[in-house]
Amino acid sequence: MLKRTNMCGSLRTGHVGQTVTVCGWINTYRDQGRGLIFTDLRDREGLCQVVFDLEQAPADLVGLAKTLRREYVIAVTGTVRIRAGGANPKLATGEVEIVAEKLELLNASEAPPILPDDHEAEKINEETRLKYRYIDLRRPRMQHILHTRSRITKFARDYFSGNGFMEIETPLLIKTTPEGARDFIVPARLHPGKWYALPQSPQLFKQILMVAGCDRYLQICKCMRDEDPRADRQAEFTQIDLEMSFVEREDVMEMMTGFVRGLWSELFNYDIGTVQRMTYWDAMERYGIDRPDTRYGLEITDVSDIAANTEFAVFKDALGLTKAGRKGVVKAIRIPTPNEKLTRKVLDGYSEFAKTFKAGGVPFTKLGANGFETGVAKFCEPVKAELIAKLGLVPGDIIVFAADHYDIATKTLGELRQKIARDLDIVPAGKWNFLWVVDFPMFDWDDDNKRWVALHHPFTSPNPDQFGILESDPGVCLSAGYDLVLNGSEVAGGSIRIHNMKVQEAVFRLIGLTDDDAKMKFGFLLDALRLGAPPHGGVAFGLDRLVMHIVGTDNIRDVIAFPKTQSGMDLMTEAPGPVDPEQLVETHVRSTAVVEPAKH
RNA sequence: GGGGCGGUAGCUCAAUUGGUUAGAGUACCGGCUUGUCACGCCGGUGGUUGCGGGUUCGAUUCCCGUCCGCCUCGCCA
Repeated sequence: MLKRTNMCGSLRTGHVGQTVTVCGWINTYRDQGRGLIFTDLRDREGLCQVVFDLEQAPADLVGLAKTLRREYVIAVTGTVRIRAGGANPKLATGEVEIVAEKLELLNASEAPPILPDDHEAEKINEETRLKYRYIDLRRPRMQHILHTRSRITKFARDYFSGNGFMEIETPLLIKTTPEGARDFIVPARLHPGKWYALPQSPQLFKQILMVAGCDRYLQICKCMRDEDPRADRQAEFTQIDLEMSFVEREDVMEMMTGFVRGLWSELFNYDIGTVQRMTYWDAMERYGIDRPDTRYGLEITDVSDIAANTEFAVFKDALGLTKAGRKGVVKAIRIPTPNEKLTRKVLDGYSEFAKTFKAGGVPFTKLGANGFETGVAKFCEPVKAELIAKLGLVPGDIIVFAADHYDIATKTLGELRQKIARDLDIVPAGKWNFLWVVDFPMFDWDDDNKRWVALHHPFTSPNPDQFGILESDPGVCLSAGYDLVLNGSEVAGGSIRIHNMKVQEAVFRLIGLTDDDAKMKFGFLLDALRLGAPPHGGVAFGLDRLVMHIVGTDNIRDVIAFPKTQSGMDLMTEAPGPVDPEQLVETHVRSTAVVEPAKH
């Protein structure tokens, strides 16, 4: 086999005159007849034109070249020269070409069902691309994403290793844990009727590693949660998982800020500046979401007090609501000019959008030169002065309201705010707004089951100044959790953990785990906390989402080499599939699924 | 589990009110072509209209069911 000396995509004018051997796939094939053939050869670094010229090469070489087709795998030895026919500015290697002297066909290819072409790929069904993933991954764009992902994990290892973090693997076959997402489960052959679970995260193991004196831990690990996927969510995903001993909240945030600062510097030569802080409640009030996108305004204002003085039944009814101890609210977004894109039809459509979040609709109006003009103008007119003062309105502004239970009104405007920004096209490109969200509540009230649930996870510590109210006022108690938000997306989340058994037991009690339950399910953790657990805390970065931001895609499948579809299938391998009945017997499993008999 | 959109040639799409032999581009195959680079020119092959059922003289088209893909609500400590 001809031995490669250079990568196709790396050749430049500096290589002119050199004899090189390149290997790769035939990207395109242009036969000019009578012994002049051009091919663009592709490897992971790019394309380079190879020319087979009768005047320069023996006839048998040209003869073999005649048989080449798309996606054939070849090795070529030849001399690099300035292109005789003029440069192609579309290629990085466009100034040069290789004049082939030796050609080795390494492998032919059947006619490929799809071609690895970035322009084509945007038009081809994702379903087809996923089935032939190995062809799709040959595309320059996909190679760029895989390479970028690799650079990110390498940077993470370098940065954290340089800061004293040790890479430690934790088990994949673990015990099922209550709370949280649905577990994937694995039958235990050696223990009939018992099951392992796949980890939703290495959370407990990394805490125990701190108890074990490892001080600083890093792992780039797969996590599995058996829940329905979304555009930015897969059942199987990757975390950059971290934990540190003898630290407080500030120490962890500083370390993690340093990581993203270094990463953005490395990848983009971009200074992320000072990362702002915002409390959870501030985020909810002003942005209606715990991961605000601060790249644009359109902040939310509570106008309940003003709405109470209107005669609008929708407002009045909402203000009379109560749920989980919270009164209903009326909130508003002021949309300044230019807002002409928000036509009557678009604004009416927002009510349909709002209904997906269980809101009745989103009333709106517009301030003209002489008062409110459309929509719910007549109800707003009597409180015009107050609205103008509170929202800072000027003529031309559109105001959109949500009136409902606190959580519904908040979420509706939080989501609508992002939609409006997209509709107005005011989301700035090329801007990286990092934000730490802190002071989360410890618990959320589950009205259906009448109990507290941990907002983050039940190992999150209250903030040091909050221990006093943990049990007396759990709904108010704030945690030592923190989320790193980038452009409205949570890229990392973590907390200082509970390292005191008594506190941990109190939290378990509050979320309705009896002492016996806690012992059975988390006994090993409680034991560990009793046996010399240092103060510790950590973070997990969502690697997939981080890569999505960095390469600029809104599809998580783009950043995973072998992703699954929305129904959890791998279209290439056709997993999941049936197993041999013998495997079921061995693992003591009997399926209750009704399987269609095979057709014949 | 709910809502929305989609599935026709290898790929991307078209097909009038339900009506003749389901078309086009591209890919592929054959021929021609010496500076192309989305090469060009000529010719050709290629169809379980996702699958199953129903209505009808006749279904890509209408109805029912089902499978698959995408977006989304719920869910995702």
